[in-house]
Amino acid sequence: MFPKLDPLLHSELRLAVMSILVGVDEADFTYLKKQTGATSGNLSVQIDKLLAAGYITVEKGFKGKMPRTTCKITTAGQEAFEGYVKALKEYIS
Amino acid sequence: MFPKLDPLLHSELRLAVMSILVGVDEADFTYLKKQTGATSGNLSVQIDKLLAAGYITVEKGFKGKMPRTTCKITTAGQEAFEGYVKALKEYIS
DNA sequence: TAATGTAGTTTATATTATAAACTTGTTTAT
DNA sequence: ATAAACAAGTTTATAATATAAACTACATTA
Repeated sequence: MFPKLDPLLHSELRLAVMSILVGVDEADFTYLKKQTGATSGNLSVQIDKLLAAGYITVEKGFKGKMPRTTCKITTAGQEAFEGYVKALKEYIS
Repeated sequence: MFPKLDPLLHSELRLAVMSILVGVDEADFTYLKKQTGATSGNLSVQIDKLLAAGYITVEKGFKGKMPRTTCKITTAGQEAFEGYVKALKEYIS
């Protein structure tokens, strides 16, 4: 009756990050931090988890002299997000 | 931008329980266990948390000689559930 | 009356989320 | 030049959570 909710997405911050990433081509660490209001540490950890799951890619470069981390959702990430939304609707509707 | 998700409801099992309870007048422990597929221990703990939050009431009685625990959603619980659904939609739509 | 089943609760453990502290380097003020 | 403040993160420690395993109390069946 109630489908399992992907624990990787059933997390406030990771869900917010994915929610942002599905809507844009890419987003950097600083942008994600501002939009989510998360602390750097928390964001860093959650990005790692999404990366490890293959839901996003992470590229490290420089913007001028400053380090810059850019995140992008993968196809697997998009599918997982859609699946999560679908599952969730069984609970809330 | 992203509203806070009530941590009491942002839990797979508690959400399933609340999801059931919003749709019915009342439900007993055994029914909730069957519908959610949860273990007794987990269900017992999560019911306690919903009770402590004032989201449900719990009545203990007997059905014949067997103990019977009946759960019912409260007004506060209904409101919290609605609020949670509303907040969640900011993330998934 | 011994074994099995029902309806839970309590407690222990494993996982998670989160913040605090730290690192590395840059920019600004003195 | 160098000290102070800032930027962009990472690592580590702690607190909270979810979950299952073990247990209790009683009922039913063999």
